[in-house]
Amino acid sequence: MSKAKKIVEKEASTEEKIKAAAKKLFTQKGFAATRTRDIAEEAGINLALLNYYFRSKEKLYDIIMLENFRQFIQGISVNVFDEKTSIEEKLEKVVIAYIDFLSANPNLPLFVLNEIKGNPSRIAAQINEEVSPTRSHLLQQVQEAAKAGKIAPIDPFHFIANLVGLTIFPFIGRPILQRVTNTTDEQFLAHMEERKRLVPIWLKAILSTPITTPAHAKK
Amino acid sequence: MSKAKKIVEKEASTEEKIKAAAKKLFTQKGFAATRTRDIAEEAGINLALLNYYFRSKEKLYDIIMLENFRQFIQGISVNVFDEKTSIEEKLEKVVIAYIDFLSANPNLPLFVLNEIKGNPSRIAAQINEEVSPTRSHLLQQVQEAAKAGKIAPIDPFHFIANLVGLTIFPFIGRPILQRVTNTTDEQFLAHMEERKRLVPIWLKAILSTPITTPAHAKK
DNA sequence: GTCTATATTCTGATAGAC
DNA sequence: GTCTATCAGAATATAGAC
Repeated sequence: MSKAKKIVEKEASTEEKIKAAAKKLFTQKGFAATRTRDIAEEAGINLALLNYYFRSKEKLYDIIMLENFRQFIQGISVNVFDEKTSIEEKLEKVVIAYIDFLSANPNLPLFVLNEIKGNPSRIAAQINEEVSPTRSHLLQQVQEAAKAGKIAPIDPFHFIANLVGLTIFPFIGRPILQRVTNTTDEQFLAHMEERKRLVPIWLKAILSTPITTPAHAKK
Repeated sequence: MSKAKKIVEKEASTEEKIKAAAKKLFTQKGFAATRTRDIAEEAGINLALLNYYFRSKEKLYDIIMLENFRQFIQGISVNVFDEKTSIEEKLEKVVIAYIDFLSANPNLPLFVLNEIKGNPSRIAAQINEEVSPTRSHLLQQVQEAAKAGKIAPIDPFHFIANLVGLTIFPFIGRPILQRVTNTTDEQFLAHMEERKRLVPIWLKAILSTPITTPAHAKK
């Protein structure tokens, strides 16, 4: 609108170029394995500029890390809680959203898992803040359906583990999966497209499978 | 037996101490983030000894890497193919073996996944060599059962993705899962024990869920 | 804001005494 | 075999010219 933004649209600013390069490399290889020189080269700028814009490698990493994390969280916690849709519809929506998001950002899950493993505390807040609302609503709905006898009762832990395991895991284990099943990149993505339809069906099958005596003692 | 082994039993040799320390740190933090000094300290020995026994950091890492990888492969491909057991029994066995193994080696999966992502070629051979036999037999059995109409036909890719996703993923995503579901370490392990029983049931439920028109075109 | 050149710190590896 | 001291190189960060 204002004069200040006149020409900004075409090419990215130096700062943005650095961030983009940093994001790519950090997300691919992690903090320790990435050299500032590589980031500078990838961004097509001089090494000194990196420290000019961001004070240090660490500061730059923190920015990328938080951005990645935020993106991941909201990517997989799409607004499935603001509508009064059924569990079935909701499952379908979530799975499709997950798979679409991960197809576009295949490196994010492993990055986040590594980071969260090395830095459990730093990220705690973010999770509780951004993921809890969604979770609680979907879980609550599942619990209620179980009480009403519509589905088999299931521990929230297992429900989430199943949902996430069936949806996200293929992307994390992609290199192994592709090799073991001898599939190309295109075939892999085609399989993921299939899973948009299949995973919700399977999850419903799981939910309607009666479990005998939940041996696990719950307080 | 011989005189040479007389006293070897009590305390680990220096070489073994270094390997143990290296294994711990490399497996936890990866190659780039681990310093040889840390390994030396963890092993309670001097830095120079590391280069005395193993020529370089890289050589040492390679040893640990291959050991980890081999352990992982054979840990998750336990002999499920040498017996004429049914699919049901086999599934139960595999899942139990996976979960027991991963409970004892919680860091291995993420390490292997990171390594395989950064180094796809180096590991290719190992996989084909050690994992294929098991895979092919179990898969073959599934395919045959599908042909005989006993279970719903399922793409091998999805079968493996489901098996591995439901079994291994909880260990990989453990930090997130525990936080999101607000569970302690003991509760987590209790859940994993439960899954030994539940996952096979769910997998069978999936296998007996008819799928309408496999949209994915198979050549 | 951007660059070249340089300072500083870190880390893997080795020399040499014991 | 084990240690101390040190080197050589890499990687981050900064000084200072333009």
